[in-house]
Amino acid sequence: MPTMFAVVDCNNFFVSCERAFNPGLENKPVIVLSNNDGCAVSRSNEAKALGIPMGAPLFKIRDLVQEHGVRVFSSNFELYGDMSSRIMKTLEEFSPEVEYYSVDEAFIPLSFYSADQYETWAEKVRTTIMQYTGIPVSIGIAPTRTLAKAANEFAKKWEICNGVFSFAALSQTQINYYLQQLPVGDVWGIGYTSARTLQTANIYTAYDLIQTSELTVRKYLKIMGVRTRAELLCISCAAFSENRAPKKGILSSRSFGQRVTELHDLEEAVASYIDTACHKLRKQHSVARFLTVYIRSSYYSKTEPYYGNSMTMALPIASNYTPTFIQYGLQMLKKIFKPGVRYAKAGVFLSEITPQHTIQQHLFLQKENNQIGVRQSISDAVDAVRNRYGRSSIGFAAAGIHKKWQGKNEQRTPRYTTHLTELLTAY
DNA sequence: TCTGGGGTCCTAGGACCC
DNA sequence: TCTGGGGTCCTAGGACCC
Repeated sequence: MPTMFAVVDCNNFFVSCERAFNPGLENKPVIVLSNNDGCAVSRSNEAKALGIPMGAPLFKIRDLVQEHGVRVFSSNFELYGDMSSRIMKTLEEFSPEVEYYSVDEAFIPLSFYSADQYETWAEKVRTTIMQYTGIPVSIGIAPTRTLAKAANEFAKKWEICNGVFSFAALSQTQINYYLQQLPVGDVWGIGYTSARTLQTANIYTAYDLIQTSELTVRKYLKIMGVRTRAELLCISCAAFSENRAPKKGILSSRSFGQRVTELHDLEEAVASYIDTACHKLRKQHSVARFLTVYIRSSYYSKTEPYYGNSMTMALPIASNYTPTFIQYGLQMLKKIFKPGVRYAKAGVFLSEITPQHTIQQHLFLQKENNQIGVRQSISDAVDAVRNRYGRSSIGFAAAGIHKKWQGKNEQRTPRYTTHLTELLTAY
């Protein structure tokens, strides 16, 4: 049984990845944009200090960007993903057990003998990750994951902490002192809506929350709030879902670079997203039985009426064979397509996902049953070619070639670590 | 004109059953 | 046609996370 949890969190992760390959960006305001160059999703401390909020649309912060010479990058997820796996591998050198929580964050259960060992350990983790990858991380340590996340907030906020903050040696009374300084909305698991609700009940800080009775908390926040409260009281109850467990639903969707009006272009996009989703499905050795397709116009337009629609279909036999999904997907698309709409986004969702080896054959579709083996071979071949020669080396005709609907990605840096032709050059 | 993508978990309410 | 409690299962939608 672990007595403590550490949470290791990369600082301003996407920005730090860009900085790792371009030291000229140090001490400068830098932001990384979301897909389609839409919003700021990662900000350097200097950019935060300028008042650029998380998720701010680029067009709304243009003036700030120009005035202060903020460096702006498109997202380079291939680079970030690769840096992430390097960091996770480094963590594995420090612990047999690593819970991968997100691309830039992991929990590690710990049980050392004395409280001061935790901070020494964390210090070593920090310097090693910096040495191996160039990415700065913050580490919070506490008896529960929720408190570890809180400790991490302090590690980031207070420079004197040097990136590490631990509740390990503190009593609940001492911990409470810190919880008084943590706004309730900054507690892990309490978002904007819940924080607003709690404020109407005069609950403003994490400390206020634990001073409130369990029954009252249950009234406002239901079971999740009760668990969060317990975690703040050092009672561990957030069971961690299994590491790298297979996904229960797989979503692939993108906003278009420009509005799309033609059915043909939507068909290409949907086929292309299905391709992506099925590839993920095969990668985790699963099959799916349900396919959802959706299309929509812009949420934000003041001049056009909103149109969005979706449709879901059950396949006769669960599958992971791309052409089958494309066939059904395009059928559904035709039914929900409405002419005259300027579409901003489309997406597909695979659900009722089960392990590949449990495919339930269809009682009456003997022909379908017989094809399962053949399709598997075709899929294997396609995936093998892509693994070797890259994603775009081979594709489905239905997904198109020119893809004029594709999103903007104008300021992307090279994929330094995953493409031989894009290696960093030193002069 | 320009506003991301990909997940998880929980709840309320409806359909259905006896 | 009305009366009633008690249960399961499914789905849509909301809240949250990064």
